[in-house]
Amino acid sequence: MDSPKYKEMSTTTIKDVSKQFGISADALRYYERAGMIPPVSRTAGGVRDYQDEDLRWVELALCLRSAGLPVEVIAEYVQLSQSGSDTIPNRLALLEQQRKVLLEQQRQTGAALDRLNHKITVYQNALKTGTLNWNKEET
Amino acid sequence: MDSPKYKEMSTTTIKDVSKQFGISADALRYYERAGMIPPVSRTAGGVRDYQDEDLRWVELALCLRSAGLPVEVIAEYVQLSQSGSDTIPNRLALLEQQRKVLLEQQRQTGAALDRLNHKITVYQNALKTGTLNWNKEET
DNA sequence: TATTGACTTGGAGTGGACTTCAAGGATTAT
DNA sequence: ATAATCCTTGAAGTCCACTCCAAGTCAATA
Repeated sequence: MDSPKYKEMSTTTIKDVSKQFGISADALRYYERAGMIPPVSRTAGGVRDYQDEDLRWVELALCLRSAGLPVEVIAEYVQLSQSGSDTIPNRLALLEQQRKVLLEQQRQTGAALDRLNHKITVYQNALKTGTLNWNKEET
Repeated sequence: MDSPKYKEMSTTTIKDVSKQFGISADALRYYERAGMIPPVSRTAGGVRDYQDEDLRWVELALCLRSAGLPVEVIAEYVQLSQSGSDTIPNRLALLEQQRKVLLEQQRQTGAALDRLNHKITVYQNALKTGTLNWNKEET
């Protein structure tokens, strides 16, 4: 009774994938509907049965989403990828554009981290010495 | 007639600050309402008149927001900062927690950048040679 | 004094990314 | 055969961070 569901457990269900990536099944369906991944393979009964390629798309989508790229942009890349090699220049342009976005984001996060680190140092010092000494330009 | 508004232009209005930081006046009011910055100084008539310290708070809020820290978290930091030095350990804990968040975010953005860079290289090559050669594990 | 125009507030509306729901279909267990 | 699950879809709901709006106030100018 080791949970053989759906024939001989030959399928990789949405639940399996959900667990594997730590994302809800609802989110996976949403990703597919939104075009962030190409249509997933199905069984005869219409149940999703993720193949290796489907899983690779899911992984890519999650990687890009976790960096903050909008669903719409990822969907556009997927759409181009499904539309023949004519679209390679378009894909390249899209990827280069998004690289810029991520680099800028990286920069801003770095700036915020610098602020946090500075404050942390000051507060740690305050705790050690019992006195807060901001210089006049700080909040 | 060099636009002297409100007495001798002694005030720094929300409009001025809006321009200075490239953020809408509505957003600045929202930031204040949400507690992301402490209450801004006002004229006798109730009009906001941003002082240097107010501006420093705005700048901090923007820096942290642009890195993606939630409004709620920034508001909590501001609230603690307005509540006496008893809250220094709390502030420190909050800052260290958020540093972790930003470092993780930095990591994820880096991973996505690696993916983008790799794809960009492959596509550039495809354009040069006229052939796409993904290795078998790619999308 | 009246008009103009920027400011005020509270509240409603928007967009993005899910999340939850209702109704129904498929597969395995009894 | 029927119940118990798990799956399906489309649509509605939620949360966040603004953004916009209506009605009213304030300050400088005609």
